[in-house]
Amino acid sequence: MDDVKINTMEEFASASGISRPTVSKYFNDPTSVRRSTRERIELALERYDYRPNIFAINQNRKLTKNIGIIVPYLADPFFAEIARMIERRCIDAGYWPILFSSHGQSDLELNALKTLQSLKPAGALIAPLGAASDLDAIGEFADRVPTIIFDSNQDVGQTFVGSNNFQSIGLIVDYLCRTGEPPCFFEMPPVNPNANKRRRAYTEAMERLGHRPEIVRVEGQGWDFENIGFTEGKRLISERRLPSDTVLCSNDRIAIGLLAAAFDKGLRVGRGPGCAMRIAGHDDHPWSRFTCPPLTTVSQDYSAIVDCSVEKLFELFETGEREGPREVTLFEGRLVLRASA
Amino acid sequence: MDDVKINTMEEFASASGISRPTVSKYFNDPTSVRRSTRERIELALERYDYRPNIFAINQNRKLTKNIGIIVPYLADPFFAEIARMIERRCIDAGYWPILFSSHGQSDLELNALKTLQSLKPAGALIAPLGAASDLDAIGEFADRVPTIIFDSNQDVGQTFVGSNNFQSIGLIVDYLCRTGEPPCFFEMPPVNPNANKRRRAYTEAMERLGHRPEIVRVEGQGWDFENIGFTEGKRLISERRLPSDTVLCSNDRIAIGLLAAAFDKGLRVGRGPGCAMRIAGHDDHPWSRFTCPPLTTVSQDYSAIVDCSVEKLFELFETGEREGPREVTLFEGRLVLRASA
DNA sequence: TCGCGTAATTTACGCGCGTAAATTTTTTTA
DNA sequence: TAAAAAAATTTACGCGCGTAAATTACGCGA
Repeated sequence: MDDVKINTMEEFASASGISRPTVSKYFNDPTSVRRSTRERIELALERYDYRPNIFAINQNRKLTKNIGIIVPYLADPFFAEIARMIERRCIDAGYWPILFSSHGQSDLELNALKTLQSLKPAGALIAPLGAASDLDAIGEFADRVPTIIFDSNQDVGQTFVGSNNFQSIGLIVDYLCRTGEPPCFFEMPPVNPNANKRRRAYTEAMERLGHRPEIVRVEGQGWDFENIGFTEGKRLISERRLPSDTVLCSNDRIAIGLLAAAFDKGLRVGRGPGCAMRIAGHDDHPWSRFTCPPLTTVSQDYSAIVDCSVEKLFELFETGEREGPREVTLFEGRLVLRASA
Repeated sequence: MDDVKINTMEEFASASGISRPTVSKYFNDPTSVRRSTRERIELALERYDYRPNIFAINQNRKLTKNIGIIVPYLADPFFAEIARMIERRCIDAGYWPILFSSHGQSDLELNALKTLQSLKPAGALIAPLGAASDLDAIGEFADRVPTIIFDSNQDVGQTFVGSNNFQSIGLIVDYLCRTGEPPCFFEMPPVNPNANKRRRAYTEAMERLGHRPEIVRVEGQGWDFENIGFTEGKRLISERRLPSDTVLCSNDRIAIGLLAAAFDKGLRVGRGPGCAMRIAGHDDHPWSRFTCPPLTTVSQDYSAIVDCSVEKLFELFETGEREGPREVTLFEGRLVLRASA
């Protein structure tokens, strides 16, 4: 690699013996120039390690290669994992992912939205906070920028990709009823539509099977789920207010807190003899394999959700379609049997 | 808010009755204009919701307000939490944090470095991958951009902020020896200097106390620590190859895997009677409170590390100093006693 | 060899803003 | 109230690249 510092495309063009507009074409799409030209440019690229100035590029393009990703809570491994997979897909497709986390706060979500907008993104993938979201703001954003909403099905945007809570909750309620005492339902704070959907799915499934639904409402709010499962769980166990010894938690993080609470209270969890209660979750979080006992749960199909979201976004780019009814794609959960229930 | 769409600073300036250069000054530093002027601008800002074009701004500034943050593995709650705190600090100080995760892969780290460089950042906070890092690349980067290295003390950059592994490991080795059988040491894969430092710190502490150090080496590599702790743990327990019933793990994520392995093998973990083994970790990960039993560990001082890193970076901005010896700041750990050991 | 279509070049303009210099206006100080 | 200082304005240029239009060079088949 030469020591000569190449700073502008002008310099790089003359160093490689190609005109600047052609070099510019190359960077926009390497296949758009003749093969011999491409090779000459790539040869020069190895020698000089030049990179076009991102700001100058994006200033002049009406549309950038930026793709915004907004997740509600990055400290949640579920979203960390999803974000990681989406980033990979975008990079591989030649786009530039930019990750924002709302950290559970609506002002940060709004801020991410505005910042993103000024980045003139080609598209965005947004998992809304949910109840705390400014839906109008997200809606306006989605009107201007091709946007896929995922995970939390707020009624905004033209495309949603997520899980079929009714199917997945039905699956695990069936299983729990079939193998022991019908479960009660340990709610998560109503931060998003998934919370409500799962509760209703539970109720329907129980009634379908001829059991009385029992819902345990919860005091805490926010995204600190393990802590809510833990503190509320301890209280409920102490006061013997759990309506059933089988508890289906609205998500795995609640379940992890509840497992800790049961341990704290000396209750053995599992489905064998000598176990005082069964605990099940929902999501198949990355940690669920490593709880004690390992958590029985329903998996969300991470890669299907990611693949589909990204593909739908790319479709939006090509068709440019913004009309028609709202499109909703739901993936089914899969029962993950482990030792906790 | 008016419906008139303001797209350029020129338009905004004439709409607010101020000249464009003055408006530009305002956006660079609101306190640099007369108060009455500031108020007029802010009034107009409310009416028109104008935001300067980021790309145009950054193209012309020799230095931007961007601050790059590179962490090795965002799915690790430790780094997710650190990143969250750093982002907050930067935003509050009027900077624009941009988060990259290397996802455990050196090519991604290199890519983040290059991308970041083309963003002309004012500074960067980097937690290197460690052994897999391209140290020359990080070094060259740090020569050009004010850079703080944190968490993983590679010998690059002029400033490092992290934990004092010798103090913290010493602390917990002391405790474990004082209260029961001296611990063996369950290594993490040698992904970074912390791995080696902690091993050596363990050896020193044991020898100081007159015990024979016993190190359990591990097959796995990469950042999938829970899984390594789990699979290796199961194997070691089955083959009765653990040199001691007290195990100090190189970090909490390993310990979480080992806890699961012990559970799987029917061993009760804790310090009470009837317990077959004690397990301790290091870091006080966000989940460690919720394991069964809750994990005894040494905390890293998250907020001290974050505060110090960000402050040192801002100092670098002001002094512009790049000379002198490498500066290393280490924070001490604190013993966190829970039930597992 | 000619003629054609494709690819590359030349030329030129504009994006939205930072910023410098010179000038004018406003505020502060004496 | 005048002079000095501070702030705002006017004017003008440049950042590095996208991109359009017109022109020229190239590759290929018959």
